[in-house]
Amino acid sequence: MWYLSQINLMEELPLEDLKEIERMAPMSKIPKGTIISSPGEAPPALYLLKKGKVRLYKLNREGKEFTLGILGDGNIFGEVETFSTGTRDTYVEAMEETLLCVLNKKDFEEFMKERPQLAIKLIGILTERLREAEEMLENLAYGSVQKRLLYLLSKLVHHFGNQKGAYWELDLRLSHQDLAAMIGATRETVSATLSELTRQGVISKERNKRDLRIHRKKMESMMNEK
DNA sequence: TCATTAATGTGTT
DNA sequence: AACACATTAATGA
Repeated sequence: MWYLSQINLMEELPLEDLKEIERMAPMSKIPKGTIISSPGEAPPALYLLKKGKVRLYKLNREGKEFTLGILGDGNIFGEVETFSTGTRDTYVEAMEETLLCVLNKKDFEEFMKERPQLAIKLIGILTERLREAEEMLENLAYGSVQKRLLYLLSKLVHHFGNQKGAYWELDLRLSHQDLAAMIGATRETVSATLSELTRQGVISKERNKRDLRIHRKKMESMMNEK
């Protein structure tokens, strides 16, 4: 129940409503690597991600995965005809052990009817995502690869990073290919740009460690320049 | 641990 | 940015 109250959409609900949701959509534990949702099968549902991380991706014509984005604790996603939260034609994979609730379309819509304020809240969440998407588009259209990459890292870091002194620590397991796909660059350019940023001391990576450390001030100042 | 595959680094066009 | 190729890391039997 505590986890439910951590979900953005649900945080202001009274306890009795949380119990109601728990009854309709019991929490399930999803092992790392599980495909939660894939195109083709279309059980319209809303997912409440309580804890963990999921990766949204598509497949290109060669069958390679193309990462669209990452969602973390407290996010909602899924395909409910009433309000698309955007997973049609995309795969959703658990990047780590994840706790989530699955709410079917009927239950979700019933619940929304009872709770107009929830619908308003949902609009707010979708609006925020749209705003971020527009910001990303503008950035993709006009920025250099370095600027786009820094922008992406800043987004990831704000959602998933931990502040450690003058640095952000990011423990995402994204390949350079994934990062490249998200900013519309090639894998090689992303590798080269990351190396360059490492030389400049903006980011650093400990050997044999997946965590990426990003100097906060340097990142911000570099985003404003180039 | 070792062998195989995946990811990454870099020079050239 | 695309390509080729070298090097290094990750995986799993």
